Amino acid sequence: MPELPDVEVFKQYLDATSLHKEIDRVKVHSTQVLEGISATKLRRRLEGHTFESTRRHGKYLFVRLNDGNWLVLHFGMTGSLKYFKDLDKDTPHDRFLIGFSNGYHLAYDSQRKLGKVGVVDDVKKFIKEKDLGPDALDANFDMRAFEEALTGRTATVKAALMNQQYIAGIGNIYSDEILFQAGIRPQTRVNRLKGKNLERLFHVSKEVLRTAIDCRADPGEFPNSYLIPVRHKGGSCPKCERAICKVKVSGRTAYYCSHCQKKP
DNA sequence: CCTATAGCCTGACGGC
DNA sequence: TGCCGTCAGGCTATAG
Repeated sequence: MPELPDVEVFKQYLDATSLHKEIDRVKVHSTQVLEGISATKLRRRLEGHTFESTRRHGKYLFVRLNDGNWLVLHFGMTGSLKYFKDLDKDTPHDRFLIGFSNGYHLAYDSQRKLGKVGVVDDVKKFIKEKDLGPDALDANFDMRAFEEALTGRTATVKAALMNQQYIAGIGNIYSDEILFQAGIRPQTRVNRLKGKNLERLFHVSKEVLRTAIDCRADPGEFPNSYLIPVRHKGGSCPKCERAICKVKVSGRTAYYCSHCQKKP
């Protein structure tokens, strides 16, 4: 689930629940999710501190501590945050649990353990080391930057949109939605897209991601014209009602409408 | 330089 | 019912 819109919603959730509260207990249930830090060190970095603010870049969430360091959260393919009071609730995969002095907890859930948790002192440096491209919703990420990110690529447009080094934040699900709304098939090579199509793709990308955030990344709230709610076997196109096609594109499962999305 | 692919993990689902 | 293969919304290392 966790692509840019989902992570943005997690950010808003963390902002609304977990800022300015003293952290008095940290438990690491799975060290596999830790990156560049031991459980002991992570505990030491957090206990006695507070979260002050958050930032997001692509699919990464950064939480600033009152000592200036940042907790980094990445959610992998299955991950989420949950704030709650009573333990032994329904968070069977909480790999990492924060206890606040008010008696509440924040659980970092990562069922498949493909997420990552760490602490860094410099977000910019982290982004550079990970070689992440510009955030897809950054105001500075304009048409010019979009063209620059994709120009000369021979990859499929789906793979290019999903490549975090080119653009940060778009994953398998939202690339399908963007391409559906843009009327472009996922197999199309990026270098075949010119002028108008590229511009359309750019605007649609922004639009889809913003809309998803407005809908709290909940497919149940998405507009009727969206692919995601019917993106499964047996789904039919919200525009023409024909059956949705499922294919592998650049190693990932892609869904599209063969009638509404033009052949490359 | 580039793109494509296997593997990391766990759990849900469908077919036999 | 039970077992087994397949697949899942991410990323990385490695091969071509």
